[in-house]
Amino acid sequence: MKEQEYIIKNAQSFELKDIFECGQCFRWNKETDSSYTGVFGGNVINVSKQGKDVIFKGICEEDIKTTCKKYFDLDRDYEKIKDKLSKIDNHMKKSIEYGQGIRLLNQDLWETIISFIISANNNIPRIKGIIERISKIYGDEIIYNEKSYYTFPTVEQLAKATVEDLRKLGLGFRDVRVYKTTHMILEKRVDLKALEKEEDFNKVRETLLTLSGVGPKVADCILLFSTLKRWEAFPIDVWVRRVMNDLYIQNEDETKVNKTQIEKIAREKFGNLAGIAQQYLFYWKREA
DNA sequence: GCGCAGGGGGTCG
DNA sequence: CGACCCCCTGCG
Repeated sequence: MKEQEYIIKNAQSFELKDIFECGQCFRWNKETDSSYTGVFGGNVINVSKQGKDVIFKGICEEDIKTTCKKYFDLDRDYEKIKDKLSKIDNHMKKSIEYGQGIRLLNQDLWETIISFIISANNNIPRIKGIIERISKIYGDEIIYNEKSYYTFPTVEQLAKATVEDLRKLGLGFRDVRVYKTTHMILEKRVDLKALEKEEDFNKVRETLLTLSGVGPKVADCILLFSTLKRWEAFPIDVWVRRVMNDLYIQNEDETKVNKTQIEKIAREKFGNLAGIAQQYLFYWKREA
C-alpha cells in the first residue's frame, strides 16, 4: 500500500500529548522526533505537529482524510464544548487550560472492549505490553517504513487463543475474562453491530455489563472512548474519585465517598458533557 | 548492576 | 469485601 498524507492547517484543540496520554488509548507510541505512531483498524498512522499544523501520514486502508476525521473526532467543535464547560466553575476552567488539546478518539468498539478488560487492576505499561503481544501473535502484520506493525486481532482471530495461550501472554487473571467475552461476541450472544445502533444509553450500558470482565468503570470507558461515543458516560476510578472529592465533596476519607454521590454531582454540573469533563479533570489531576 | 518488595485505570464470587 | 496474576518501577 502507498503512503498517504493529510494536513490540517492551523488546528485548534489538538495536542499530541493531551490526546495520546490522557489515558484513552494504548497503542500510540512516541517517536524520537516527538511525533506519535499508532495502529488502528488496518492503518498505521504517524501524527506530528509543525507549529499549529497537524500532519497525518501513513498507510491507510481507505482515504487518509476520511479515516483520520472519523478517528480523531475532527468534525466536533471542541472550542465550543470547552467554552461551555469553562463557564461552569473555576476548577473546570483550570483543568481545560491544562488539557486544552484533548480530543476523544473514536476507537473500534471490539478493540476498546478487550483493551479495557485488560486494564482492570493493572498499570499502563503492562496494559500496553499485553495488547502489543496479543496483536503481534493474533493480528496481521503491516510494514511501514521498514518496520513491522500489527493490527489488533479481529474477533475470529482472537478466538483462536485458548485461556492458556492468553495466560502465557501475561494477562494474569484477566485471561478467562478475555476468553469468555471473545466467545460471547463471536457467538453473537452480544451483537456489537446491534449495539452500535441501539439508542438507549442504559440499554447499551446494561448489555456491556453482561460481558465478562466488564463492570461499571470499564463499561463507562468503552462508552466514552469507542465509536459508541456516549458523552453521558462518567467512568469513576481512583483518580476521578480523588479529584471529585477534592473539588466538590471534601470528605476527609476519600475512600468513603459514595459512587452515586459522585455521579449525581457529575450529572448536575456537567449534564451530557460529563464524559469529556471527566477527561479534563482526570488528566489534570493525574499529570499535575 | 541486581534482587526484591510494592502496587496498579476493577471485577467477581 | 477479600482475593486475584504478574509486569514494571523504584529503591536498597
